[in-house]
Amino acid sequence: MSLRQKKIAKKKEDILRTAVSILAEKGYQGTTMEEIASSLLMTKGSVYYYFKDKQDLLYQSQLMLLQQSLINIKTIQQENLPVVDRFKKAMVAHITYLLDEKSGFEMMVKLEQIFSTEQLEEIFQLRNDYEKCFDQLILEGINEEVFEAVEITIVRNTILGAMNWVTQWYSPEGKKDPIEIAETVSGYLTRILVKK
Amino acid sequence: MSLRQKKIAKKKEDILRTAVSILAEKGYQGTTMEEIASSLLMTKGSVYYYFKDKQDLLYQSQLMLLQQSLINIKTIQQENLPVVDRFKKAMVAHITYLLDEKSGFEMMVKLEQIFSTEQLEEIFQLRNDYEKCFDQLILEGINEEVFEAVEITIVRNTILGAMNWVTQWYSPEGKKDPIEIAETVSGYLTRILVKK
DNA sequence: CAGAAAATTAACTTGATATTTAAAAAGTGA
DNA sequence: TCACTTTTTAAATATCAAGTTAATTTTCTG
Repeated sequence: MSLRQKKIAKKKEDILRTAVSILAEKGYQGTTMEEIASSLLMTKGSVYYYFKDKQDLLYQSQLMLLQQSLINIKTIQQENLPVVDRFKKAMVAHITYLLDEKSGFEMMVKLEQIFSTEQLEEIFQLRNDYEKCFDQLILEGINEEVFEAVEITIVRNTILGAMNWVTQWYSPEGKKDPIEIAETVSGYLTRILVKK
Repeated sequence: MSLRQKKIAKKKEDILRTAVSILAEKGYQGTTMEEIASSLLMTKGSVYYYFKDKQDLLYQSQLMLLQQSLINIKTIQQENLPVVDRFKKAMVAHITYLLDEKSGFEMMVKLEQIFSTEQLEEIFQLRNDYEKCFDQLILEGINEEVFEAVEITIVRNTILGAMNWVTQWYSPEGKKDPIEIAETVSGYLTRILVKK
């Protein structure tokens, strides 16, 4: 990859990062291209030079987030650790990633209203892969009889929900930093699963 | 209250109910006054006859939701039941209310961007009261030594998050109806608290 | 350095939607 | 029925933001 291509890639990623955090904060409709551009000290036109339109920007930022978190969890899953530890690690990674990226994975607008069918498929596929990783960990735990025999889908959704909601209440002014929050919350959530 | 006033109140409530469900689905910016009006078989102008502007509509619908759920939880809190049961009941009420009203309490736009300082105060006050009810139940449980001695605020936020997120994954086509979902989820969440 | 390619910009177009308004319709009490 | 009030409506206005464009500036390359 040439220097120029690297530069373009970097710029695109810069834009995506900023877009992610503004979109997560204000939602799709609430975010203006102007806003994204100006917080990068660019003009709107420049952003359009790199991305086809606003929808494209959102789509690509979703992909970026999902792909990275999928990598995160897959890496953890392969580590040689007891299942409880891997599960906890996955939760901590999830929460810290959310807080770092200031991202709502779902930005609380039904994605169905924004994306095309093909785009939705791609996103749901990734999301599904991600959820499957959690399910896999839970299943392992149940098989090893360290976890209670729960309804996997519901427990997974419950746990993901609790984690995703952290962005709503976490405050940088609070006592705990993101990692401490992540560890505390994961600790409590583990209690849903481990045998008494 | 005269008949006329009752009629007005009823109409306002109709509008609020519809607004709540559309706003919850599409978010503040994604919802048009046209849309709200036409799903009530009214014209936009009529809605403006009852509400000052869109922001006012959102504000009042938030108040309505919060006030009702505050009533719900306070009623439960006063029942003569063991604390675990009251806690579970409060969770079931929370989830079923969310699913019934199809409402995101937070519609994932920072309310700070929409409301005036005074309005925010009112809303945060109500939200705070609501959270305090949960905290109270948790505290009771800890004092009675049926609950583990947890960090109340974090556990409460975690549990509220898990519950609020249900609107993201609940599907009417799924196996369970709202009440079953609410009971199952509450059951799992209780495990965070009860002593092993 | 000169010219080409890439990147940026400001100014515009366009469409959508919140809000206003003035007139029509419906309702009400004498 | 008639005068009056309340409610509804359709049309007008105003604003704001997405997306476009053509011109300009910057960067690259030989």
